[in-house]
Amino acid sequence: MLPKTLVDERKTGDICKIFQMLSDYKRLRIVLELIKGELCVSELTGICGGEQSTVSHQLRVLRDNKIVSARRIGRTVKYAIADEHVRLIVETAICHTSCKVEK
Amino acid sequence: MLPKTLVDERKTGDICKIFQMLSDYKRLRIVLELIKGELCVSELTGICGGEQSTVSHQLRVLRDNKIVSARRIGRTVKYAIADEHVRLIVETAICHTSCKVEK
DNA sequence: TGTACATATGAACATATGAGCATATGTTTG
DNA sequence: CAAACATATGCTCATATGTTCATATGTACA
Repeated sequence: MLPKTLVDERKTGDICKIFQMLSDYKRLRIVLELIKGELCVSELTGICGGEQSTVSHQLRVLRDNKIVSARRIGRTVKYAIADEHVRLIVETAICHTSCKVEK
Repeated sequence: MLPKTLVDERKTGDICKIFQMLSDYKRLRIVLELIKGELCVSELTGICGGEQSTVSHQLRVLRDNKIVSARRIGRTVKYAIADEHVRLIVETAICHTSCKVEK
């Protein structure tokens, strides 16, 4: 349960930033795929669709915000989830919306 | 743990929408306050700052997306969290970012 | 070293988003 | 019913965001 005290401003900002990272559909798709396992740019592009540059741009945003990490292997770059909080938040979101009933 | 199967498109969209709702700082502040308990517009304005109309606009967005519910009591309108998934997601986010160490 | 492949980046553009002002609507009370 | 109060809404503006195209960078290998 949440404490009655105010969540401090800095922390609210941090959390907000995480939500912001997950608030774009394509970016969320990328994160969802990476939660399943490490993938390179071309694989992600194949799965998520769109231009390679678009995926790359999104990955940059995710990297800048420490959501994912990148490691080069030869000419490919493997991306992976870097922030375990994010993983947990996304998993929580997924596991707790499945019970929504279709009308 | 997340299943290896793809999360379906509709669900991804739903989750994305929730993250989108939480991705704005002021809106997140409002949600955080409402998680603590029901509040009316003027109370929220007092706590979160900014114009009354701005808060009202954000509440409208949250209402439209079923994140919060509103009930009129006389001339005031009390807002409350309507989506328990959202409550859980936010609480998860808060509880799991507290351990971040300051540099 | 030159060519092909994988990824990243810069720039331009279109669109989405949030803020605030002015004002409308709804509600109570004298 | 008029005035005061609480909230909602329409509109406009400034800014943020995401996409694409063109191209640069980095890497492997003949």
